[in-house]
Amino acid sequence: MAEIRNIDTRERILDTAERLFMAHGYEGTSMRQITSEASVNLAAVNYHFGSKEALIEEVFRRRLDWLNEERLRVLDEMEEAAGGKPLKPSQIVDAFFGTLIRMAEDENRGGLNFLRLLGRTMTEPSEFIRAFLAHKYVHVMDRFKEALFKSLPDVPKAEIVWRFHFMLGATSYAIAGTDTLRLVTDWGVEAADTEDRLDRLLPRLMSFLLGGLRAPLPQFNTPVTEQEPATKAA
Amino acid sequence: MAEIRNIDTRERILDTAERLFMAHGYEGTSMRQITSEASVNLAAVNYHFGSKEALIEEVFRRRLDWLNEERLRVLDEMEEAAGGKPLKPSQIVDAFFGTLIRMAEDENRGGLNFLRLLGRTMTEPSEFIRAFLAHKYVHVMDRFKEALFKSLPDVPKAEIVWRFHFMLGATSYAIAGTDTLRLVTDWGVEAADTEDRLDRLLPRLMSFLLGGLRAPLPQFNTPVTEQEPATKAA
DNA sequence: CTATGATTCAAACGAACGTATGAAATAGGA
DNA sequence: TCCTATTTCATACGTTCGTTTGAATCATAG
Repeated sequence: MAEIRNIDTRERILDTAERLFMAHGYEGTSMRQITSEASVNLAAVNYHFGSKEALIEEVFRRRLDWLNEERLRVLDEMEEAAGGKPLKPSQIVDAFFGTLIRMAEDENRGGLNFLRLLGRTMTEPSEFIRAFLAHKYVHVMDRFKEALFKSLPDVPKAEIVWRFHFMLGATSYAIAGTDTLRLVTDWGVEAADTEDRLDRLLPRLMSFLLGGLRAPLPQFNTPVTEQEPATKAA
Repeated sequence: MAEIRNIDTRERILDTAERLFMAHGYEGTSMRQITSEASVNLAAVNYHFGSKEALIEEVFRRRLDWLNEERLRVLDEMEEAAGGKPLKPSQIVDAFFGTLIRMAEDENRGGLNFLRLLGRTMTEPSEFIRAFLAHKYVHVMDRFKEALFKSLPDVPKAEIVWRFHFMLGATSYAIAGTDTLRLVTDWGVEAADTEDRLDRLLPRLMSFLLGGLRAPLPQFNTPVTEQEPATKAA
């Protein structure tokens, strides 16, 4: 039958591509690298996926479809348990970013490697990749935005959107940067931290994100149409 | 004399390369694009800079030398004014990130475009660029790390380093992502924000960063060697 | 076994890449 | 003016890129 395919080859290509795209970027990774390290023929990528662009789209789809469904599932579950009452910001942040970080602990779902690839791609300038991700998962962002609006009714929506954006940045950067982190520190303290870094990344990140999300609102010099008092949040 | 060079050509190449590297990334921008859009001969880059790698290094050096000297100057000035007393975290954060954002308002220093390029490069997987930046500006990071250590003596150094890292991420992302921001919002509210975005980005970012930096410390499940109470900070 | 469709393979395609070359053009001091 | 060093130019080099092709191999249903 036509729908039966050699799963081994497909999966081996996807795994290798995921690893190499993380290490050298999309443009910096050649088809010959991918197929050679995956021990498949050069033409295999075009046969199974059609093109290099379609390949990286499948690399993302394979992981992100599950992740975003899981995010929505967790959020739905929380909202049902709350019975109409707005959620706490910490719950929403955990449903979105906690689910992401916890995915990295599951090696079957790509592990830390895919997480880093995702983090890097969000700031990478390959237009079609970002366009693809944007179109495909806007509805997830919208659901979480709405949840945050309800959770923080006293905070202007524009501020919430900005802070969501800041949180995305801090998280992408945190997971993308093993090497970048070395730019900041030589890890004189706590050198053994490499071992259990994932264990501690989540609580560390959550503290930071919630601190930022619930910070006092900024005061602008230029007049604004609306302004509301600082929130104390949950 | 040998040191007299055609400044017009050099500068035009640097300006064009800066813009194109931002738009399409390092690997995604070709020498032919650069030289053609800069209206110079194809061989001009290799003549003036030696190679494509040396070109992007010069693109960064041209802006970052000034930025990091300015950062250190502002920090020195603050510390001198404080007369030995530790600085407030908000001062240090402003000296580092405020100086960066304010640079974007100066079109002569690269403006928003270079800021975005910088933000993207920090998570880009081109090894040699990150290595170049890491080696060249470690001393600046070290100075600011030390200032934060003194400013927050009750917070474990490892936590400060992590939060510095988170702050870098939020900032890089914020400045890199015009397009990425659209992934988060359709800007139903405050559509006219595109105009004065830089005006308001700094206070918004500063609030978020300080909120994250001064957040209560995370609690780990696994036992740790040291643990100190949450800081309230300045 | 044979036939058929799915998959793999070696080989090649044209295009685009970064770089190198040597001649032509330009500028400034003697 | 001529001379010399700097800069620009058209052109080409060798490599590598993503993709395509058609034959060989494999798996499986009849």
